Amino acid sequence: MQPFSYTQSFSPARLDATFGALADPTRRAILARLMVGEATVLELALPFAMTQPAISKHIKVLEKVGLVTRGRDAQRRPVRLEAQPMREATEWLERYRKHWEANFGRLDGLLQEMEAAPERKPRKKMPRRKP
Amino acid sequence: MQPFSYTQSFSPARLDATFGALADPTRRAILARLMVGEATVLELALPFAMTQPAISKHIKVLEKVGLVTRGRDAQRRPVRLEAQPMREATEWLERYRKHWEANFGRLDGLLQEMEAAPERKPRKKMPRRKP
DNA sequence: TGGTTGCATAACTAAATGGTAATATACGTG
DNA sequence: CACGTATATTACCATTTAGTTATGCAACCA
Repeated sequence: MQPFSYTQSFSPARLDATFGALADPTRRAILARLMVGEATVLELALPFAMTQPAISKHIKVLEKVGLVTRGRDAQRRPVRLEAQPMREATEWLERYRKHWEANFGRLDGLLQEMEAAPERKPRKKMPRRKP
Repeated sequence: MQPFSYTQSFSPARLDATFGALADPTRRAILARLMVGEATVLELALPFAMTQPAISKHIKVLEKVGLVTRGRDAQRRPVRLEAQPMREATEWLERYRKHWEANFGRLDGLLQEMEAAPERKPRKKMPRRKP
């Protein structure tokens, strides 16, 4: 899609589009469904209280971001997942999360340690506050 | 609405809002700036070609999602980061990324290794993507 | 006290988004 | 060919979003 830089500088427009695509529950549900395998438009539309063109639109959004690609099987246009844009978004988030958990950890850091492996000591002190 | 409930350990509305908040480059830049430390509204507004009320609006969006909180220092309302919503979004993404890299990895997985390694291999032909 | 600073709120606009119904197109089959 | 099926496209509508200008207001300061 794009030359990956070692310094992991992501195109803002691409992140806009990816996060925007993920900001809709119907589209996230479509992605969830696609994790179990390709599906046609009608198959994707079935669970939703929504018309087929609406689903086609959602698919087009996902396709434009590159989260899905489409095949051809006679009249059908099967949809399948693609990993790359999701990975970019994940890396962006990961970087921020790590960075500010390191800096602002405190209670939030404790919560995360509880659900992950307890490799670090819990923190105690709250950072400065201006009342 | 959300037929595949095994994916829904997070509140859809919250994910909508979080991803939606991240889908704007100004807001992401604000978050980036806040990683250095808390800042006032005017400090945040300064680098942007945008009026102060516009920045206030962006802050309100971030605040509503819980990505930032606000303090009080005389007339100033300092803004600072909060980690929790970002973590939810990251976890959602991570789950998907892992799942379908396991299923669809192959070439995509190779690309990721190339990115992670200091040395980069010369490019190979990429058969399944089209521009 | 009155002025200035820091921010919020209101009212408005343009553009993007998410949906609809109706129609068009592409493909396989009888 | 004609027909059904799967999907895309078009035209339209309502709502949301991202910005603006103008104004309000609380808190500090001379």
